[in-house]
Amino acid sequence: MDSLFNYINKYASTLMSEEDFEVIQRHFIQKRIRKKQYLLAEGEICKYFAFIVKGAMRKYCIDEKGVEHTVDLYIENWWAGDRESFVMSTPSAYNIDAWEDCEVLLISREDTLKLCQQCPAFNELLLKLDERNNIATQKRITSSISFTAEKRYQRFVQDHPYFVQRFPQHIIASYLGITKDTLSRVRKKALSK
Amino acid sequence: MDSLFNYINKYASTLMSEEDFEVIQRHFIQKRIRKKQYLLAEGEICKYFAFIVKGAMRKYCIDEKGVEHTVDLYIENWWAGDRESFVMSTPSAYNIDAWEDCEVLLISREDTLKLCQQCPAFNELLLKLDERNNIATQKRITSSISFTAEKRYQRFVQDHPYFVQRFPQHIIASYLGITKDTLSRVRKKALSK
DNA sequence: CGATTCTTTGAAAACAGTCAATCTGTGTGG
DNA sequence: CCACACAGATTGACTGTTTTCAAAGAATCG
Repeated sequence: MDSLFNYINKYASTLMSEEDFEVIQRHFIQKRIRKKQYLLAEGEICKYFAFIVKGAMRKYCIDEKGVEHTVDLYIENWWAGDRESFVMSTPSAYNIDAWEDCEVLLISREDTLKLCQQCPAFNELLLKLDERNNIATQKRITSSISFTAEKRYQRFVQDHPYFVQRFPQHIIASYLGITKDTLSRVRKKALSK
Repeated sequence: MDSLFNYINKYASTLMSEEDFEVIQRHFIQKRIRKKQYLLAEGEICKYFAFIVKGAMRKYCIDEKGVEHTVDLYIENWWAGDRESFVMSTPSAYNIDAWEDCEVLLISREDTLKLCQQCPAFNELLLKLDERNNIATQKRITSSISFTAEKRYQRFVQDHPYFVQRFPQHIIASYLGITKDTLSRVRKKALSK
């Protein structure tokens, strides 16, 4: 739980009371998810959002040809889940599985709403989180419509070195919207410069 | 102002009091922006977010070759602005200009935060807004990494027919991350089916 | 009508995807 | 310690898609 509290204190402007800590703690469920196991499978409803205490996960969808497309990557101190399914209680189009053994803290939609009411610091946290998320996805969209594969990879390495260390190239290629073969060639070209 | 209040009532779960209306109203600035004029120019800090009462705007950036990349399109009942610049007070990488004559309601960052404190309905509105935004951008990313130009355009027409009516093809092409030439050919191919 | 903006088209070039084979490193069990 | 399987990375030859550039056709507006 500690890492969640550190995280909240980092993002909220006012420090939380002991009481707040207690309330928040009660609404989260601790869980371990082993490598290759699922937090969410396509077709399921995303009942919980997961705060990642330890480990790495990825979100992906599968197209009609059976090809996986990595939509998001997550490591410690990030939130994993499908917002659409979580909020609207609709079947998810995504899979989220553990790339490394994970420790996560789960919270349900109802508890999220309750905590927002009861605890201003938590409400503030969610606002900031969405803010950050919006900023990040905006950048990713800009990158994907503006740049070639080569530049997208350059930027990715710059902006997310921690992902480069922890996920294999074919996953990163998929995240960037290119094939593993193309990424391999892009890297080779970059080396020779 | 009416359209803003309708909008808020639509998204907030609790109806607002007369008092709330007053408070909110005081924090917005009415403005007209004529076609081709800027709400935000690259390098400026985004001082205001704009709720669009009437008209259409677009957000774009310009790459080193001078090519414009349309990052977002906005029409009535949407919010236009650069979140990153707005929140962090950093120079924006984007331009936002009016594609049609616009009437907008502007609000500053400070007033946004104030209103969140003072008025729960407004706070709730922002949460839902970000939620919606996150869901929409997630879909756009999935689309851009998973689909070919042709499918992206199909989906776009399906999901955003109102944009197709109000923006020319070369803007939509840019939004989809393809050239106007390619979009023209994609459309031709689709017709012949 | 003239000016501007938008769209279409053709041909060549650049770019990215596909598929299959090979190479690399890692870890497991005999 | 070796043999093997397994997951990942690289490469070549080929195919297909998208861009580029320039030119020509609509459409719109004052």
